[in-house]
Amino acid sequence: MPLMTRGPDKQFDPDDALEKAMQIFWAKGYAATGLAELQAQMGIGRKSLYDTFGNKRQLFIKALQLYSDSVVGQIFNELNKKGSALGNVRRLMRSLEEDHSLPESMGCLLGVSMAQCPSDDGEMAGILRRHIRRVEEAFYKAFKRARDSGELEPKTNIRDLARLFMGIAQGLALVGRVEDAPAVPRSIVNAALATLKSA
Amino acid sequence: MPLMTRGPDKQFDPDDALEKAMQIFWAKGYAATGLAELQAQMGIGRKSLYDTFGNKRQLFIKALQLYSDSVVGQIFNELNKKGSALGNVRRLMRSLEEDHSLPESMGCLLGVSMAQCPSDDGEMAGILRRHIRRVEEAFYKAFKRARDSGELEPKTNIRDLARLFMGIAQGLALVGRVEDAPAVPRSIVNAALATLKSA
DNA sequence: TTAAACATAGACCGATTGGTCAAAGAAAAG
DNA sequence: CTTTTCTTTGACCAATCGGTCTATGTTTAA
Repeated sequence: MPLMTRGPDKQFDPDDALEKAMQIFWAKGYAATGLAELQAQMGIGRKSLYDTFGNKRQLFIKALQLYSDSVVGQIFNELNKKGSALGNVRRLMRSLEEDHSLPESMGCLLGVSMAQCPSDDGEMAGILRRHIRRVEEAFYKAFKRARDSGELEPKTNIRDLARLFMGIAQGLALVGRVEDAPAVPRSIVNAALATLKSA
Repeated sequence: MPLMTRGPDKQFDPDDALEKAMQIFWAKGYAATGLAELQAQMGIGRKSLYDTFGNKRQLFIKALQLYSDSVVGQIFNELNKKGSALGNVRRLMRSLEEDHSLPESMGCLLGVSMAQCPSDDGEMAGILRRHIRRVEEAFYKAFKRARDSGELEPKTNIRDLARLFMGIAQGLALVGRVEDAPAVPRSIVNAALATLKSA
């Protein structure tokens, strides 16, 4: 008969460690990030890392999901506020502009991962596609509400519009990673929002 | 007195080899590409690679410049054709849509490199920024011609518009790398072009 | 106290990394 | 021919890669 005992608790918080790992992957990308740096910044030993997260790739995937959930959550919150739906979109885009205007901006982790995803990794590609769809869907609902309330013309193709804004957000994040001056992100958002005025 | 003689010519074409290297960097990214794969696909020995291109990073930078020159050249050609400037923009965007709708689309080498550029590599960041500016400038000239010829309203902020289209092109390429269905690129370009109809 | 079940630190592994070097071969000038 | 200059091949290097494993706690239930 097996004895049922419990060993000691972990000396670190797995959520904190995952958050740290996410930061490193975000800044340097998957391939350029080594396990030595990961365990240093996460502050845990290698065995703990593998026992807790599996391996490097699984750790990365968990970081992707954490980031996606967090970002999509923020976008949904912003776009579901009461009042003008277009106002929410405008506020969200200005907020993205601000984020990606900072000199230390690293773009979007999901976006930079799209650029690095191996073509043969279906699971990873699936996570990236799911993120794209979730962002698109958040914009879609906002634009639908805007159209229903008369803020957009009835004939507006809001599916196309939602995908455009998702694409703009990704382009904005990508460009902001390399462009330190705030003028370019500012222009992009200016022109994107000008699109909505015509309705 | 030194004898002036010449040794044998190279047995490979440096331009062809650079083209091959560009393809690999494009598909896999800088960090994930190894020298073994590079010399295999380029079909040259390691010493030849280093004598001709310096090292991995310099080879990558030369690939970036080759790609940027090629892409910017194509964009300029398309946008400088006679006739309607907006028509040229429309044709270019549809062409980009088509490229990035292919399942095997790898996006834009400069775009994926923006996602991978180390934050401390100023030279590389400079090349990426220069590419951004060149694409922006191509759109700017096209939109300026459109505004001058009455295709766009006189009050249109064509600097903002040019930057938006540059950003959309980058977002489109990024999304197309991961999204295999043509619906999303199609929507993005549809909505982007719908922007121009209102003028 | 003892034993089972856990976590920790860090040595260790083969494989691969980017990069170098020496030896051999080929072309052209004398 | 020889000699000089260039190229090519492939062995070789230290360092690092991702990943495993052993040894040493440490905690808790019996």
